Amino acid sequence: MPELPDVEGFRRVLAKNGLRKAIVRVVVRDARILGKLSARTFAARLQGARLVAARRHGKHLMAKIDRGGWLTLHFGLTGALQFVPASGEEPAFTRVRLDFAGDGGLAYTNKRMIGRVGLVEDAADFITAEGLGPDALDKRFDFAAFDAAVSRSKRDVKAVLMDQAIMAGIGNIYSDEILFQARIDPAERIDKLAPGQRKRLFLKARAVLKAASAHGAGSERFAERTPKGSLLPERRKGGICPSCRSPLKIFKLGGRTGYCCPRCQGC
DNA sequence: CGTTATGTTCGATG
DNA sequence: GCATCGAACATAAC
Repeated sequence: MPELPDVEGFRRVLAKNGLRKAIVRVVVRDARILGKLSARTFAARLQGARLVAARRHGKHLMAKIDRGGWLTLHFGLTGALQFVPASGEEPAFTRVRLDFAGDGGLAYTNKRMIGRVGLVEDAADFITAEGLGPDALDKRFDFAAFDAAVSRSKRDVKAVLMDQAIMAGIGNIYSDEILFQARIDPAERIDKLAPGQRKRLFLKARAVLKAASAHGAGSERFAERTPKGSLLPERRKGGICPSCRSPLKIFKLGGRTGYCCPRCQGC
């Protein structure tokens, strides 16, 4: 599920339900999600502490700990964060849970174990260490900066969009939507695009991510009530172009399966 | 049983 | 050095 709009939804969950409450219990159901970090160290750092700020960068979510440092959450392919009321049942595939004083808790779930929960001292250092470029919705990252970063690359546009070092937050699903909205062939080399096309690509990336984030839900939820003309609901076997009704083409690029409209995108 | 999956990384290869 | 490709990670769902 989790690309930028999904993680933005999780950030809201955290901001709404997880801030300024004392953490009375830290449950680690599967320590593998912590990587090398031990469950004991992790729990000790959070037990009795409070989360005081929630920040998202690309597909990463970070929560500032009042005693210092940050809790980091990465969702991989199947991760999610949800609030669990005090009386509520723990969701399936919960790997880590933080319980708050008298008021439920937050459950980090992850069906497949691809994803990470961790602790870092500094948020900016973490972003650097992860090799992340600017967040795709960061207003300071404008077209000029994007163009400078990509115009000399020879890679295909889809790979560039998904490159977290150039711009953080876009994955396989949203790259398809963005390329469809921009009417660009995913396999086209980015340096072969006319400057106007690159600009359109950048603006559509912004627009698609912004609209999806505003729905406050993940790409799955988004797919149920996407704006008219979205590729997303048709992104399946047998799907047709929402614009010209042509059967969508299914292709492979860099090991990922993508969808595009041969007629509208010339793919 | 085989196939596929929203992310990332690593090694081999061109 | 750069880019591409496949495999790996771990697991459920179709």
